Amino acid sequence: MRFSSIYSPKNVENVIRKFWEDNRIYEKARDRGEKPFFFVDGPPYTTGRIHLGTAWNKVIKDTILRYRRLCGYRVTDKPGWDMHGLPIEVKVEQELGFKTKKDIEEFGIDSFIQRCMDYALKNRDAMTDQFKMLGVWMDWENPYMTIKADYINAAWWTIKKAHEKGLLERKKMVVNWCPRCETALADAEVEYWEEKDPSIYVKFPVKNDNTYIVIWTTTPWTLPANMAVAVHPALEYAIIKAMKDGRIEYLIIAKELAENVLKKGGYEMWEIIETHLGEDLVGTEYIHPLADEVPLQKNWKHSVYMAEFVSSENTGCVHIAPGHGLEDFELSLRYGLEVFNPVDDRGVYTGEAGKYAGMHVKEANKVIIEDLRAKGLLLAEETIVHRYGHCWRCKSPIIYRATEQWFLKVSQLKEMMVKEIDNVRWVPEWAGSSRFKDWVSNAKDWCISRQRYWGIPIPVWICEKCGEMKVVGGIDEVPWQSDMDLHRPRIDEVTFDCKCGGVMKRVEDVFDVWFDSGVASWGTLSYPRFKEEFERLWPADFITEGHDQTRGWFYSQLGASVIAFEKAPYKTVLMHGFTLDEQGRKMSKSLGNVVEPEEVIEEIGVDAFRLYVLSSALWEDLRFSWDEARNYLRFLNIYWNAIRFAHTYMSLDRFEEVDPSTIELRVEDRWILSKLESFLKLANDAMENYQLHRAVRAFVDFVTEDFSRWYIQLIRPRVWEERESISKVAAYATVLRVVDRVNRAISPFIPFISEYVHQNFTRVFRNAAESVFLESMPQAEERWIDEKLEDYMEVAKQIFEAASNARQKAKIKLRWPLRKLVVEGDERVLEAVRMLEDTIKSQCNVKEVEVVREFPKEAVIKPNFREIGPLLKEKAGEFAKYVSSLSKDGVQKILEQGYIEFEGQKLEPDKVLLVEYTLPEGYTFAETSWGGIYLYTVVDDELRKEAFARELVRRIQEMRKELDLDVEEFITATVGMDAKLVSGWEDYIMRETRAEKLIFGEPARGPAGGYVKEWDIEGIRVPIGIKRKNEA
RNA sequence: GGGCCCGUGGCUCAGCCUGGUUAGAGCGCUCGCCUGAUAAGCGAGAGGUCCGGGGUUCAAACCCCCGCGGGCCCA
Repeated sequence: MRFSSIYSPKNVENVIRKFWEDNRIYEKARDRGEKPFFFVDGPPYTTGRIHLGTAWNKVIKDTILRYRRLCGYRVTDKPGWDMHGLPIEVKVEQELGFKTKKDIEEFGIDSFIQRCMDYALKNRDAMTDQFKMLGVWMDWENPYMTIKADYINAAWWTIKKAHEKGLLERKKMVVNWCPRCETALADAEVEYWEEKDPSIYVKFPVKNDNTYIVIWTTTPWTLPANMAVAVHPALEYAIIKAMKDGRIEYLIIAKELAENVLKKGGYEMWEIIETHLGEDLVGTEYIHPLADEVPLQKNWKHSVYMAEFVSSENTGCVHIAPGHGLEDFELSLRYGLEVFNPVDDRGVYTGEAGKYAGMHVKEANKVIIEDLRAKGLLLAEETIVHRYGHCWRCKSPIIYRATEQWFLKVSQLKEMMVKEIDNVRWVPEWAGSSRFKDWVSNAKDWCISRQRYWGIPIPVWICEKCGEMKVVGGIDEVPWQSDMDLHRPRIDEVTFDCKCGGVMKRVEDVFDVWFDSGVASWGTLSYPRFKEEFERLWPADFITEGHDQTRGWFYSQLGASVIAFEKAPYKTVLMHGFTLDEQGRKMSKSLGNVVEPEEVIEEIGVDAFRLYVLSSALWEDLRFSWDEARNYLRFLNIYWNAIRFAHTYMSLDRFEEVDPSTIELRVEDRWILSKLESFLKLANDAMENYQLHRAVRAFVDFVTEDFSRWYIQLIRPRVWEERESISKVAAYATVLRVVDRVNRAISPFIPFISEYVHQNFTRVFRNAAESVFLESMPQAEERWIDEKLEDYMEVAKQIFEAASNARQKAKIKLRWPLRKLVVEGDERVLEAVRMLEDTIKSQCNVKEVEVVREFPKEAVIKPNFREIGPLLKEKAGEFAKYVSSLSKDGVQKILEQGYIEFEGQKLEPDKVLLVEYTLPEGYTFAETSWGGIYLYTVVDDELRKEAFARELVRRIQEMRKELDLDVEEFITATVGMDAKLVSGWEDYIMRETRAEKLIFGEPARGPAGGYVKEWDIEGIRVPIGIKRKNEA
């Protein structure tokens, strides 16, 4: 197909895909560089489908990697897959119709794991195909996978490091807990959204008194585990005498909040008896409100403690359940409170919860509220809509539970982590210095244990007898043959003998998947099983992910790496945005606004898609717009057509490469070659700074503004010249250099069409590399850059635009030649016109161009009645008369001196006069940024003949096209028009239309007459007939 | 409540770091033009409180401060 009249992305993609495969181009490009560039792929989770954001992510990566390769780097391009964890477990559970962990155990962990594995691998394959479709060149045959033995080895080695450094700890802690998945969740695995919950005010009876402490909670189910009440030491609390339904009660509430609470409680009247600071309330004992329902509560003493975290909200008295809240838990450590947690893994009360045993906590809310009401302890009940956490996978509301978990003591590493952030180059800069630093500074210890199945087993064995702990730091310390041997339940069977004679068994937990990907920068190199690559490459030169990874992969990697190596695992991080819909909303199934990558590619092709997603600042969210995306297809069509134009003539003339620096170039050639190098300079600079959108925009501007709209228009007449004209060869040599270099520079962005151009254009005319990706990135050659010329051409373009404007006003087509164009401007404009006179004349279609400092215009002034009326009152009429009596010289003088004298007063011309300029007869004016142009628009007889000749040529050309004649084919033309209208232009017409004969007279109709068509030229009926030469 | 980002014609976005002609582009609209790149292409016109207010400066879309609105994250 070479360069078909319409650019078809699909055809191009198919041809090029096949070319790459047949010739193993990827492998050749991969294996050729010298300088190492260590890129680490943020492993996508194997969900089975990529979405727009994943596509964007990989396109960014691919573009950067292709660029680096063209710059001579040897790129590490192993893609990664994140394959463990809850998301897959949940999917498999759904497929099998499982509800709880018990179902899994009954089904058999072994079979369950096998299913997860199959599922992950199947998804990986599907996603690989999708990435390949996007033209992403990575080593798809050899990805790193978190399920492989070498990778698991890296994780185990890392945890051993943590253990050796005293950073691994097992402790009881309140964690996010998913009652459906029956496991702990990391903070990063919790999703928040608005939820409706009860909001209740509860009275806790003070011991031996008729006073109550009023607390507030949105989780009534945590009340059975209440152990204390916290108050702020410096907050003022009131003891209030309040009456309701004729009964008197005494209530303790923060003073400034009391009124609001009492109103909610429906109290009729109240008064403050006394006030105390919070610290004075410490030690006040109270009776647990559900002591009857939860008998165990009778064993403990409940009282008031102080805590800084208490704020002046709700009642100012905070219900403390150390088993169900983090701050509560920390308070319990400080004061030695019992950590009571009567809720099991499924979120169901245990026997310790007395009356509530066997009830799910969420259901228990209602029961507990009723019990409190019955006991007269419910002061008020409302509902509240607030943000509540949910399991990232199964979407169940999470609960907080105190459980035994494994932690990495990130809190001890924070300082080093924050310091390391400064050693990394962040794009944009604030991604690191602000956003990430903020997150890391607030980091808590990292809970890395999960009570699940499909994950890297935590390599800790504990002696059942003496409690001795062994952390295994390498997979060779356990028996294994296949990757699967290292998963549960196989690994659970491995035991060690303890010094004490007991048996050491593995703790049953698996790792948080975020820990899996945290070790990616060495896991991908199979370190420490294999050391050479790691020692040569680590840390990563470059990674890029979306801004959600601030708390995800950027963090998990930094944490793991600081543990293992006390150093950041990456040198440069590019943070990109999210894909949103056109209104800036998240894409989601429920909103029905999801755009699939496939449908985009189906409509506009891979290259246009890539160019689009790389066209705006990467770190900002991308509002996907179909119109915008389609624009890039239109743009590529221009690129295609520009090259197609050049290709047509260059191949007709069998052009072969000539070095433009060795031949005589025209001024426009030197100009476009200068613009070319300026573009390369900008593009390379943008790429080095990861400002991909700047490169895209510069490319689009260069191709449309400079190359297609201007340069190609300028050289058209040159390529139509016959035979080996010097100027034609110069144009070809220039075009080849431009296309070759610009195409190589942009190839990382639009690999398919670039390769196509390379194969079907560049390689046709010069001895180029087998693939554009086996070429090198063109570096700007400054010697070609001529800033003055670029500036002058800008002036010429502006003159052309202004002339077009003037023609439009005068209603004269560009095809009609005009006598004269006068340009009004300064030295710069004069220089520009001097240098580019021929260009301006031909483009503006004028016979002569002249530059003047000031074009002679005549000023005509009229009195401004609106102003002079109020100013001069009854003299206004006289003034008007005076104004109209002024001579031309008089007017000129007034404007030059800047005032007009009337009856002894000096008046401002700007104010009292309306000034208009009249142009000499026949001129039309158009403005420019630096002045303007004056176009002489009178068409004389000579011009008219030329114009008619051109009108004729254009119509005959169109007829040739309609007949689909070969460009070089000769014809006979018969024109039914008075020959005098074009006398003197016959040769021109014949040459331009390749007519061997030009006959004036009515063309014969019927088969013998050839193709006949009737035209209207300026109101004159003109029938034209053309015949092929060999038909004549 | 805190952190970060964003706010520029009807729409999608450049420009802001590094202040300096009349704030640009594409889409859409209106009117034209050109044409052997032609199922494309080009020009002109209409359309802007550059979120608001204050400050710095000879000069602010751009730098600083305070608000408002939106998003993300945290509490």
